[in-house]
Amino acid sequence: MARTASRTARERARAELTAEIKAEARRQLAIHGAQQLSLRAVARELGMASSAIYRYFPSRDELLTVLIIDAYDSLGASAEAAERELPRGDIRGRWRATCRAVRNWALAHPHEYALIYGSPVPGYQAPQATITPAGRVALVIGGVLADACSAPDGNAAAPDGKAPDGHAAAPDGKAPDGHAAADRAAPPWRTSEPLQPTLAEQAANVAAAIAPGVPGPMIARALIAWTQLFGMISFELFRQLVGSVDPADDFFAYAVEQMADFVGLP
Amino acid sequence: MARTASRTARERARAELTAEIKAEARRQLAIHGAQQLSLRAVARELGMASSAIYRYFPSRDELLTVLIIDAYDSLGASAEAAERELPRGDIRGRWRATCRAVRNWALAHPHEYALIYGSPVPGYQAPQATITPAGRVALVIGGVLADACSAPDGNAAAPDGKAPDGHAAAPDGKAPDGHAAADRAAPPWRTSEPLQPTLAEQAANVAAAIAPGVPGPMIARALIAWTQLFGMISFELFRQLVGSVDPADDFFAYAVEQMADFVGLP
DNA sequence: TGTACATCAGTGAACGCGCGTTCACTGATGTAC
DNA sequence: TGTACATCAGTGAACGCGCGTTCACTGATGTAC
Repeated sequence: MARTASRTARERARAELTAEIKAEARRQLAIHGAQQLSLRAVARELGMASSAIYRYFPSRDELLTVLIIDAYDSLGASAEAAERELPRGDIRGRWRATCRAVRNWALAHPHEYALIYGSPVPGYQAPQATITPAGRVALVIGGVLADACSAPDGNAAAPDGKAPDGHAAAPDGKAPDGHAAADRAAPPWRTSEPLQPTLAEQAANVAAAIAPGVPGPMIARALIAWTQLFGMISFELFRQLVGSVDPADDFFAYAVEQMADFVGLP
Repeated sequence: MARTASRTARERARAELTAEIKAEARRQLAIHGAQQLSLRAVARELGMASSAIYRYFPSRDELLTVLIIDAYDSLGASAEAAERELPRGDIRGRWRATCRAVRNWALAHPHEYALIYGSPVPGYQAPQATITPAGRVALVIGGVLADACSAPDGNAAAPDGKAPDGHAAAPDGKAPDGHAAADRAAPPWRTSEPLQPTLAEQAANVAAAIAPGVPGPMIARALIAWTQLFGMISFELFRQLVGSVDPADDFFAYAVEQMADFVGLP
C-alpha cells in the first residue's frame, strides 16, 4: 500500500510535469508556430535545464507528435460532445452542432488548428498514432449521415427506434426552419448524375469506414461539404476572408445550412 | 546610346541575378518550407558570399514578400490565361477552366501554394503590396458571375453583345452536359432564404468590388464555392484526403460541377 | 578618345545569437531484505 | 523499522551547427569632362 502510494507519487509528479511541458509547448506554438517550437525555450520558461526535457520526451519530434495527437483528440472530443447533446432524430441539428463545434474549437485554438490542418511541417512525417484521433470528427459526421439515411423519411427505420423530433413538414410545404420541403421529398443526390467509377469506389470505401449504408452520391456531396467546412474555417483563421466576409459568423451559419441542404439532410 | 547600352548591361546583370536568387529561394522553399528559408543557404547554392544577397534584397522578410507576390501573380496569370481561352458565353466552361487552373497551378507549385494559402508564417505581416496580386483569381471568378447574370437567360443583355454559344437547352429538358434544366429556369439562389443583414452587406461589398450587378445570394453561394475550392485543394496538397478520395481527380471534377450547379451557373 | 572620379557588385571576416542533443554528475525517491 | 542498493529526475557544461546582419575592403563598371 505504502509502496504503491509512493510509486504513484513519483508517477504523479511525472504526469504533472509532462502536462506542464505540453502546456508550455502549446503556448510557444501560439507565439512562434510549429516549426520554431524550441525545447530550450520550453525548458527556460519552466525554469529547468534544457536537458531535463529529455527525461520526458526523447526528441523534439516526439513532442510535436504528442501535441498533434492531443490537438486531434481535443477537437474530436469537442465535436463529439456537441453532437451528443442533440436528440438522435434531429439530423440537421446534429450536423449544425458538429460544424459549429469544429469552428469554435478552431477559433479558440488557432495554432493547434494550424498544426493539424495548416501546411505540413516540412520534413515531419506524421506517425501511425495520429490516424485514429484524426478521424474522430469524420466519424461524427459519418454517424449523422448514416442516421439521415436510416431515418423514417429515408429508406429504413431509425436504429434507436426514436422518431425524429421537431421536423415534421409545416402545412405551407416549408420546414419550420424555412428550408424547401422539396429537399426532403427528393434528396438532391437522387436527381444528380451518377458518380465516375473511381469516385464511386472511393465513396463506397468511405461509407464502409464511417457511414455504413449511405449511398455513394450522398457521400460524395458530404465530402464536398467537408472540404467546404474546413476551407471556410482555414480561410477565416488564416485571414484570407479579410475584406470580404469578415467577421464570418453570419457567413458560417449560412454555409452550414446551405451545405446541409446540399448534402440532402432533412 | 553607348551610355544607355552599358547602363542597361549592368541593369540586366542585376535583373538576372535577382531572378536567380528568387529561383533558388523557391527551390529552398520546396525543400524546407517558408520558415526555414535561409539567405545563407541561397547564397551558398549560388556560389556567392551570403552578404552579397543584401545587394539585392534588404532583408530576409523582403525576399519572402517578393516570393509571395510572385506566387499570387503566377497563380493569377494561370487562371486568367485559362479562362480567357473560352468563349465569353460559355459561363460554366469559364468557371471550370478557372477552377482547374487553380488546382493545376497548386499541384505544380505546392510549396508556393502553401506559402500563400497555408498557415501564415508567424511574425510575418503581409504588406500592402500583396493585396492586388492576391485578388486576381477572385476577379476572374467575379467576371464569370457578372457575365452569368447579364447573359440572355439571366436578367440583362450580355455586355459584349455576343450570345452565349453551345448552351441552348436540349429538347429532353436537360442541358447537353446533363445538368437539370430546372437549375436554369430558377437559379437556386432565387428560391433560398434571404441573407442575414450583415452577410447581405458583405455580399454587396464583394459584388461592388469584383462582380458588379450580381445579386447577394449568388455572391454568398459563390463564396461558399470559393472556400470549397481552396479547401479541397488544400486538403489534397496537405495530404488530408489520403485514405478517402486520393487520387482526387474525379472528386475534383465532380465538385466543380456540383458547385457550378450550386451557385446557379448555366 | 582619354583621363579622373563616382558608383556599384561582391568578398570575407566577424558579431551575437539560439538551437538539438549528449554526457558525466549529484541527490532525491523508491525497493528489497 | 532500518539499512543497502537501484532507479530516476534534474543539472550544467559542452559539442557542433546554422542563422541574419554588419562592415571595411577590393575591383570592376559606368559617367563627366
